[in-house]
Amino acid sequence: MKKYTIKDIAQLAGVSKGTIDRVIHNRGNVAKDVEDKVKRLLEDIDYQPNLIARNLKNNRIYQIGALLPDPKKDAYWEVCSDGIQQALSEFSAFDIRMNTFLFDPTDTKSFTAQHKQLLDSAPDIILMVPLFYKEAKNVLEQYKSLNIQVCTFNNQIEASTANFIGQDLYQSGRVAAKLMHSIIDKGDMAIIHIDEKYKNAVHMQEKEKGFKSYYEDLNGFHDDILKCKIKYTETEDKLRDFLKDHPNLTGIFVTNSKAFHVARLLESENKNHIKLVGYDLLEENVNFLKNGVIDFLIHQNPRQQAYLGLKFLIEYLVFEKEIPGKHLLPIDIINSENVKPFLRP
Amino acid sequence: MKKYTIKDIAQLAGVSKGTIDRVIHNRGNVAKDVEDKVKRLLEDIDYQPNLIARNLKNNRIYQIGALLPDPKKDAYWEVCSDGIQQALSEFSAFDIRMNTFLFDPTDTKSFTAQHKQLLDSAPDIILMVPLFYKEAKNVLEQYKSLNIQVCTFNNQIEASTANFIGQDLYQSGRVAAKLMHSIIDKGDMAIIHIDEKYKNAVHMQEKEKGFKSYYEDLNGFHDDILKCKIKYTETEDKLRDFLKDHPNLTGIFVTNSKAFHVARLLESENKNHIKLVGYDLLEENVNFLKNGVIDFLIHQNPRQQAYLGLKFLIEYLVFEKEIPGKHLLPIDIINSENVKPFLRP
DNA sequence: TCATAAATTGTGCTCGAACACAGTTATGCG
DNA sequence: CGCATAACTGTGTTCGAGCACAATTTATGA
Repeated sequence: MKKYTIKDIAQLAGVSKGTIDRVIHNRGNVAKDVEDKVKRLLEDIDYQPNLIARNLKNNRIYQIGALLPDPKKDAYWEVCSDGIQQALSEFSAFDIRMNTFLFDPTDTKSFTAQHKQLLDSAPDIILMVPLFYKEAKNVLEQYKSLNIQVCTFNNQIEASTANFIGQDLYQSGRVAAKLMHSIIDKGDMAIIHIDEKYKNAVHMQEKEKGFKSYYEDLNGFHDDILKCKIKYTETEDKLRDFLKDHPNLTGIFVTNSKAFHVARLLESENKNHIKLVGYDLLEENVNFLKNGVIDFLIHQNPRQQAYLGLKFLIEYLVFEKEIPGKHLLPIDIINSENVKPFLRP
Repeated sequence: MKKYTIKDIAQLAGVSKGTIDRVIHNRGNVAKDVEDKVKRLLEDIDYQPNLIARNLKNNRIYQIGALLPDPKKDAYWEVCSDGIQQALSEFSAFDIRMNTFLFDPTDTKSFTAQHKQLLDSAPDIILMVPLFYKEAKNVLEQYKSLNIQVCTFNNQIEASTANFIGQDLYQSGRVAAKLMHSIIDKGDMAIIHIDEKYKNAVHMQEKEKGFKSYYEDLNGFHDDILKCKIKYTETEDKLRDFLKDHPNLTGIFVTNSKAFHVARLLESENKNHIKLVGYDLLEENVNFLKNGVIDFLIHQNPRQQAYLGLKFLIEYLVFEKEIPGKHLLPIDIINSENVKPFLRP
């Protein structure tokens, strides 16, 4: 109940607070028997240091570096800054300085260049989106050897990579399939990968696997699950051809945020019977969601991802809390009626 | 950039820190011209007090009172304590003591009795679920006259009631309708109110209105939207009769957490063609969601409601942040594939 | 044995805000 | 003018942890 201070403990142990301090921080210069006694005492009363006092004394300026995709190049990343702002405002009692470095999500060179800039800013800790597998792996190793803690989000480089915030992509593929199946239960299904300028191959494959696994687990589905890979530059023509080739198509699952491309075509060709499920609340997607061309969107919540990542980092710096190795966000299902509160405030 | 301290300001103004302090806290005993000068200075440099130092000095024990429904009487409330624990752990640096008083959600007398106990515990601030309209209104007024800040969640007493966290119930009715409409587009719909032992009439009516409004906005829906009120004690018989009377029924919307009652009947009577949408992730509901009898559940997220309410209160106490007058949570759509991360950890 | 080094322990100041109290200047009034 | 009182201003301590340095005790060696 009562909160013990170092002074209390000093009195209980019959030594001075300096000695208690030395024991707590293992700074040596303490007689063996005294050290043991104090350590036992600390255990017994479950001593918790007053973090308020500690922070006042330390009175540090925490430098946080961020390596994020430029939202000007891909609107998906726009909301990240909201999440970052929220985390900063929650911890405004502490002196936390952010240095944000934006890289071009279509350009690995920009990534490494910005990374170098980030390193020069001497951050205590780093928040980043490891968009490019090879480059990010390098960068992460570099941080590790420099003993700088990193928190990543959105893209998981490897299953083992620590401190990751994101979604279970396989499961989100299953969610998409379940949604699709609940709104249409016959006809062929198509999984469409619209290539982004940057490779998100792992992302899309996981979603595809999840989607397929749902239908495989099902009994009594005997139509086809088709697959279609389209280059970003030739989207419209290829799509049109694909639709022509598969007249029995009733559902399309787009594995990234580009569902609006498909929606545009479905609308112009009046193929209202084809159901469409995609990802992410980009303005264009939301418009097609509202007018009914897109049926469901899965929300990956980059805002919350950035918010949580930064929050974990700050709590690590300020309160020495552990950063959870892997934090999976729930998979939000969005339709035209519940979309509003998920959009930017 | 630089953070100014009271000492800095004292130096800048050519007075002592005592005077700065008096100006900041309007404690008087300051010459008019000096006061003006210091106030202008504070404005100019946008002085923000160091909240860490303030809290260390004040060194207060904050007493928070909670007036919540007993989860033993209704499992819906079980997850609230998780949310409360999370908020407490986030603010473990401060000395925050919770006194929780549980009332029987079927008994208004228990509510007022626990409220009296709560008052005796001399709380600085209060978190509560104002389950009963009349009684809660009284209680809220009492707190107001005692100048104790309150944060309510789950039930909004009146549109004007300040400091409320919950969902837009009308909109959640619309979400249910949209879901229903996307999985079945012909046949009659039924809105079923299963009376709880405590009256949640306003809740259920709002959801009903929202549900209906969706179908009214629709063109080309010409089947019926039926309505059925059932007393908790006679659920099964009444339901069976209702189903017999309406053979054209294809969708049922249950306006509270009791969808499992309907699911049980649908399963035993093998009426798999009737779609079912309900509320809340009770274990029984989730089981029916997983085996496909319930198609969608809407998650009201009591855990997050309690978490946010407590967080707002603590930030008010500790950092003097304003409590947002009304905070609406997003309406989560749950199916069998995305349910897992929403359940208790 | 005693000077000196080494090991151990204690003291006191700091961080920034809050507040009590001491100290200083101004004002009023006989 | 003098003195009391009011009006105002400055100083010093506190909160708890952290750390530098002073003080003390113990060990070592000639």
